[in-house]
Amino acid sequence: MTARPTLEKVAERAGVSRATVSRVVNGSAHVTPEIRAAVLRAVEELGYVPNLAARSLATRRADSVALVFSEPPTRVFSDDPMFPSLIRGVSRETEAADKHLVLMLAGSPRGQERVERYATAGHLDGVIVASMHGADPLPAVLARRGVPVVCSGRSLTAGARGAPPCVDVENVRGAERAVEHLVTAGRRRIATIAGPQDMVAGIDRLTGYRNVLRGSDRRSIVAVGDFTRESGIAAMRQLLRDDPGLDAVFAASDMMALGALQVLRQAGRRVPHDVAVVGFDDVPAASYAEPPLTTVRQPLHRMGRELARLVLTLASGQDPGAPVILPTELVVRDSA
Amino acid sequence: MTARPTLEKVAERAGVSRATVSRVVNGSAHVTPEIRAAVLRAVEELGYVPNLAARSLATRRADSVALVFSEPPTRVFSDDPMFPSLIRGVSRETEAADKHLVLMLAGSPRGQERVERYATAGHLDGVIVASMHGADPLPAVLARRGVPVVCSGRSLTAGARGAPPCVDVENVRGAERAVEHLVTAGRRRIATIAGPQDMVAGIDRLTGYRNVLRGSDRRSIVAVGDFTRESGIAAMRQLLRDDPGLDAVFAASDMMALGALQVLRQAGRRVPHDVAVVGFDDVPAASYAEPPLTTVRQPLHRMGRELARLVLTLASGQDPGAPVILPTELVVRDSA
DNA sequence: ATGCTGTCTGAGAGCGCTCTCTGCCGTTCG
DNA sequence: CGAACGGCAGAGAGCGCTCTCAGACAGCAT
Repeated sequence: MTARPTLEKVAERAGVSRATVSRVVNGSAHVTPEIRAAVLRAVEELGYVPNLAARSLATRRADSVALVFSEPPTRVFSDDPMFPSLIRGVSRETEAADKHLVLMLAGSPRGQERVERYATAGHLDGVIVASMHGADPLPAVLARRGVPVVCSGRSLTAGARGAPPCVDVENVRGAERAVEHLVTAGRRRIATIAGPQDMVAGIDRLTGYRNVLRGSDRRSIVAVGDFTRESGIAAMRQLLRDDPGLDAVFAASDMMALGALQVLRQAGRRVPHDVAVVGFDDVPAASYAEPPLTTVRQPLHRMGRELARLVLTLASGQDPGAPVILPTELVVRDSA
Repeated sequence: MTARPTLEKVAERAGVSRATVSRVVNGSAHVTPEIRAAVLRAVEELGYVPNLAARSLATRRADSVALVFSEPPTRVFSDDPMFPSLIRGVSRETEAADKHLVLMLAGSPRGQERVERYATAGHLDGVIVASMHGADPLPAVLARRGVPVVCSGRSLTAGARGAPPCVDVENVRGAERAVEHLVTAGRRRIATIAGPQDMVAGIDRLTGYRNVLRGSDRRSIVAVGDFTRESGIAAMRQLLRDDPGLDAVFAASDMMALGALQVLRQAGRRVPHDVAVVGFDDVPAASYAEPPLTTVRQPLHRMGRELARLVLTLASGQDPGAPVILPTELVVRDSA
């Protein structure tokens, strides 16, 4: 049962040498058609499947990449509805390249160390770090160890020489579009629920908001959240206290926007009549919120794909090229 | 940089043999304290990390398990908010056991084959198949190949000898609780949006509904969906047509319940005043629906953990024991 | 002293694969 | 017609680790 046939067996059966079988199996060059056919037949008959560990040992490649979530796992995997799409995108590319995808949750220091060890152990051709936190030390640590690393979201320390390549979205532009939409609709007192200011996405989206307001004659009204729904609730309450007359809110994440929606409803404000709300991310729940949420879409799936592509090129020793910046898109629904 | 130190180097440095270093590294038995210390020092100084491929080749273990989603990936990973929790649960156990988690999406035939090959290639100690579809051939195929497999959700063909062990939840009981809650509240015309009848969860939850109605003097009103929100919308419309006088709905999934909520709102029915709604799953969005959804909670995280535990015991050659059936719990919020 | 047990270490044979190197052949060129 | 060439198969040396086996040596009883 567990006695899988080896190259040796196949070679014997096909009446050739191990090396030849290896050539055929790896689809490589110059093998006479008849011999190739004989080998393939033997492979078929024996149900031969190469032992990956042995191959990996001999080639010093691993044929797999890791996707690590470098956040406290609770947060990432329950509250944040964006990761599934990202995973799917990554998975799609890795499968196309016939690589395997190892998932690692590295929220704790122990987790970090695990990732480090695993990568160092040569079981990984590359690592994708999906941590939105700019100050995360993991990418740098891995890079220093010689492991190909790419990041989702521009690192806070980007620009520094040797910073890992990354895939990011047009956060500033997206936020600008959202706020412009509000301005165009004639909203006068446009507040924002900003994201955490230690994350690039948080910073950039606030910048976008400020850019537009500066260009119009409106003043900014800011509360800061951490992208979660709970923080959105708290921030919205704060905003209502600070400026009861506000007529629009741009939330830097959909989850915060959803929280805001709830608070507004409880406060008796009609959305969008009294207060317009725009979110950011376009998570699935945005489309079936009440009212459906106008938001800025991030191409998560595509990000995942690019991330995978990037790490794969990097792993193959090629130049990853310039950072990939993906476009965002305003999706207008009913909330604004 | 890439020249990682080998056991050999460490042995040399510590002035012992390879075997001894191996013993120390693997924490195994009888090694004199001084020698152990010397080895550890050498390991430290050289920054030694064992090469997993080599170990795997020598031990014929892989130290990793796969979590495979055997559904068309689009559906699983965008619409279904339950998988993240499951993943987290699995991940937690595998990390605790110092195993690695490989994620595979096997929606397509090609994907299935990949999983099969990979498992057969000896790169996996075990496989967790998270397919809710009862008729999925993958578990059986793998089992026949001698790969330890566990399933989430009782297989439709369960009971058959040699069926892989599984982790399931009390679907029938959960559904009963939900409907009992509705009956107790004095609802007279209780409809259900059932799940797909080729999945155990779909079947069992409908059974639970029927059990309770049979016990009271109410007749059943059934529409069938496929657990998605869209299908919930369609089913709710159907139900409203079939019996405009209904005063309660039990949906076999939260996503369908969310869809139903939307339809009811559009139809001008107040929830829970005119129509009470109960869902199933307790996805994150349930708690912030409008109104917050009363639902039956599945212990997803725990399911993940149990799944991992099960596959790990199975992989270690031990008896997995009886199928694990996890309890469900009625979470009463505002919608019923 | 001798033999015995028992603990600890080293030697060495793999695990299954890849890949370089060498040798063989048939072809083409000087 | 012999030499040089080029395509193709085989031999064999690892890749880095584990693990069995046997040897060395200490401690104890005889």
